[in-house]
Amino acid sequence: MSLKVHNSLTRKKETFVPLTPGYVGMYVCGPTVSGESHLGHARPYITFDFISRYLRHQGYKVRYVRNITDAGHFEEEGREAEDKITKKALLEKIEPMELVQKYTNLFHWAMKEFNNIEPNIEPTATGHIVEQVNMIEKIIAAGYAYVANGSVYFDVKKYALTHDYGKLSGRVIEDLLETTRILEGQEEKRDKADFALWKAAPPQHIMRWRSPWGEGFPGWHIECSAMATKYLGAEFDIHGGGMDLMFPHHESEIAQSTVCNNSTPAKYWLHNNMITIGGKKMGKSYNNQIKLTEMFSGDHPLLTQAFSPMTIRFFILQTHYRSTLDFSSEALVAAEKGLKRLWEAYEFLKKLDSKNAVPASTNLLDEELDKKILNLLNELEAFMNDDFNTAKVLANLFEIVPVINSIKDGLIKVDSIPATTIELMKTSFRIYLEEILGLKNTTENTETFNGVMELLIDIRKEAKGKKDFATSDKIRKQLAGLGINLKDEKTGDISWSS
RNA sequence: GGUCCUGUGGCCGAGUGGCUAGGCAGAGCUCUGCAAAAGCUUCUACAUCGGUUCGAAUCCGGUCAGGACCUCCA
Repeated sequence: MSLKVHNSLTRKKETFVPLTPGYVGMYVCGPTVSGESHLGHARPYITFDFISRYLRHQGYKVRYVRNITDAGHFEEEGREAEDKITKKALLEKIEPMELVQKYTNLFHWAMKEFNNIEPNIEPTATGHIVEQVNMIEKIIAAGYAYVANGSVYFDVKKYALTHDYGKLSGRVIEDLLETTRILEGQEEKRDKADFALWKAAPPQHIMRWRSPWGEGFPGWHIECSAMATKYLGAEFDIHGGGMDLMFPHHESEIAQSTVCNNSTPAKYWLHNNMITIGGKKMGKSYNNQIKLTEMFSGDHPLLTQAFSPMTIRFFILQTHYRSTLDFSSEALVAAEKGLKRLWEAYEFLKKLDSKNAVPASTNLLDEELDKKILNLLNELEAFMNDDFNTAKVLANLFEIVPVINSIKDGLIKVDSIPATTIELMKTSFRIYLEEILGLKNTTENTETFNGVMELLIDIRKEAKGKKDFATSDKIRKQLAGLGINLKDEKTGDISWSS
């Protein structure tokens, strides 16, 4: 069974064949660290995290490159040469690099909270000015860029004569050239469709670098092309990012790299869809973002409570990555409850001892149930191979939850399922939930704490045995006040969760 | 205006020709000192109008509604 991915370039699902057998080079557009990440930003990084996890699980050696945009591109291209980062730094009265550091740290913290594995290389735009300048020089030499007043622009019209500018985003070049939209400061450009490779910095601009064309700063698209080329080569396997980056960002990347390297940079272009809120994209345009810090703290008018990073991760995993996902506090609450149920079943499954089960007595075996479980588990890989259908993976795992809970309650005897199947359940849950989907237990308790809990549970058990319900209820009630819930299991055991 | 996408039950969402998606919420039952869980059963679907087909949520066309991109955007 082979992996199929939806390639935005062809708008089709294609069998994934890496350029070099066994190796995958993947570039994902990272954040612009001029401000705090919001919920919408969580999606691509979680998406490409489980994609990289799955590729590794399939045995590929993955080099995952994700940049940090710390050079800042134009607030609105064509107007004043205004750098997002410089502007914000002035506002916060700090050094631009201080600002960049602050938000980079915050971003890294959030990624860790989401249990995202760090990329193998996380290059910064400011650290690759030389590479960008070199690339721009190559493009000028090839005749596809021109200099105007210390800025350099890519000549889209010329490129389009011999190349398909718009092949990724489905843009029609004639429409782009004929667009009627008028922006100020466009006089330098020969055509409205042209985009900046290098922008001359006005005197007050703080972030500036020397270049053959004078002091300035790089255009937005060139950094990704330069860094992807440097670390993954002229051609690599996967380029990822949000759908909103398809045009102009990725389209322009293709043009730049094609001119420089004589090849289309990435073989497969993968794009995640947006998180919406009330049906509208969460983002700057609607000013409807909810910051990740607000999500985690619950400190936002639209939130009825705080949501843990794992709840958000699970919420995102429940939807296919190419579908929009509509946010609401209600939907998050549902995700939180679902995850809790799934995870508690998994925790019990982990502890389940199948070794003592008698495997031989076939008359005890529930063959139908066994078959059902095996079938559900076997489908998991096919789902992931079908363009990473995490929603279906979770649905199947959920179907096994009642089986696990029934074993827990003694409604299904452990030995009615072959020990091999139990073991397979254990490994499958571990591999899919933890290794591939990247979910983890949110509360890590210390041994001391667990010991204290055990003691309390013992005391409560004794009290219950003596029908001293006053004591047993007191323990349960006070723990509940601390956010710890005790549950009397059917087997007589007492379990707890926080 | 151009290009493209979507419309599934109270909510979030899988699903592209015939088979219960799943989660959350609701109802009933069981278990239970109480509680919480859990198990079992169950109610609300496929925007709309036509067409193709033995058969359509799924394919085709019209209509309506929403959205994305075209400007920074994950």
